[in-house]
Amino acid sequence: MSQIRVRFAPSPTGYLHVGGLRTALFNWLFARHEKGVFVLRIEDTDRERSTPEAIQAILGGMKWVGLDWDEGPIYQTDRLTLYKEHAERLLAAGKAYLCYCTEEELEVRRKEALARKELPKYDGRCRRRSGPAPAGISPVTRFVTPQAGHTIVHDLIKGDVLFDNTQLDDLIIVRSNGMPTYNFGAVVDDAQMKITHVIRGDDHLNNTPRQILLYQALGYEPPRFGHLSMILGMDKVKLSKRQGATSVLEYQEAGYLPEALVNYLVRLGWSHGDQEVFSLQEMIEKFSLENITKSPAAFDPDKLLWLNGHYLRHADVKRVAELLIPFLRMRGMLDVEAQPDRAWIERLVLAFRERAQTLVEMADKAAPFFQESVTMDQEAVAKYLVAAVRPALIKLITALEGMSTFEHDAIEQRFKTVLAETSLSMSKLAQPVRVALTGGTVSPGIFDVMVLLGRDRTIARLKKAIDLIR
RNA sequence: GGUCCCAUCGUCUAGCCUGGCCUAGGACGGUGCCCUCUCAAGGCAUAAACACGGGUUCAAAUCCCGUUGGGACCA
Repeated sequence: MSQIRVRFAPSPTGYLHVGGLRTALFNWLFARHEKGVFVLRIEDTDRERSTPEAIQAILGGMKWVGLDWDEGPIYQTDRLTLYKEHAERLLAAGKAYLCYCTEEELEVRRKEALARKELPKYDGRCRRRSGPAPAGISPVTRFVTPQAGHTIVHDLIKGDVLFDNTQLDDLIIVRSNGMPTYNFGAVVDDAQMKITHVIRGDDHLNNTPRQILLYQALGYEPPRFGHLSMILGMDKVKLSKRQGATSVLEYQEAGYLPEALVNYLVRLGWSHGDQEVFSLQEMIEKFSLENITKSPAAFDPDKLLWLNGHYLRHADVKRVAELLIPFLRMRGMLDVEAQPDRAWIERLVLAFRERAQTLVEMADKAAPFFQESVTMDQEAVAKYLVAAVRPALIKLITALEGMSTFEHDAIEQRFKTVLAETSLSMSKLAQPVRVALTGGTVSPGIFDVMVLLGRDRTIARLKKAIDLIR
């Protein structure tokens, strides 16, 4: 077989959502696996609802996760003459006709048909029309759909699906404003672009017999089709805004790593045995259409979170530090102007990456390390900053004051000496110190906390804590 | 309403095509234990599913039919 060509063809009428991204991902993986070509086409013929912002969101979202395209973006609005030529070809061949029926007329007839318990499809009136065209009406163009036989879709995922042609009516291919309809534009473009495999959401499965008929009328060989089941929300209905972010770039803002989102999405409807974690390379190697599931999948934010935590822990520390910086700046924790101390931020990442599932969570948890003085959790103060630990805290301060370098192991040594001298257990002293240094009872290892804070801030906070002991 | 798609733990899924290896496997989440300076991370263990009803067969999660439920498209 000749080279595989696939495309992702979103309408820029809203942000790129996770369902769309998964479709793009599967197309991309298939293309890369087969050493084929991945085309990006923007279906922007709905001029009222298409926006430049949405186009940017689509391109930005795909770039963020690393789905690069080989051709495009190709905009349908740049190709209007192409659709016009094809429509005229069908018109000239008697395979399409102009229809002057108005919306109102169609609505009336639809209701009548329903009342007679018939299919409310277009009755084909203008197909038989003769005589001069009615004045003052800009017509739509309709495709002459066969009214007998059936059309079979050999779907790569769903298997053979049979449609009765009598169910189909003469669909509109060009609107009265001259714009091609979805079905027509997609067919003309896929044929022109020599797309070999159309992999898309199964919301288009019902459109497919019409499209096949159009390919045939136009004299083109139809591509192979594969229809992906939808992604649902946890409540099993269509994924919506209520169930958390649905826009791809919102995940970036929420502190997710692109590889986590992609890894999560690839497992929604596809599997490779028991494997859960895949690098992009592994996905490309192992991807195949046969392993795509037919049933719809619910989007589980918890599993995504777990994967994100996994990638946060395993990603290169330098990279995570770079990614974290904007989040720190956004919170005013880092001066926007100043050059951050990267070595220090990397230490911070090392201390927190096992304790955070997103960059946002990491930034929030790191807050005590950016403040001059911490806000104390009063309950923790009452419980841990008690008279009994006062002598130990004083000893600790003295011990730390004598240090010229301030590193983990050396601090630990001095800390243990204090424990020995005061016969306190590790936890008896560590918790009060933790409260003194961070304001709360939860933090990274206590010596890491001290290193991050530095000697002076550590001592200052310990002194302040002693003043709080009553 | 019509057409089409789908149906394994709460969720993602393996197994289904090519029946027996399935007392149904893995992962997220849950629970318990271990580790431990707190919290995590990590390790170990555990509860949890073949929608239902008929067939076919020596044998069905796996094949066939129906029912029910969910979804999509069209209106």
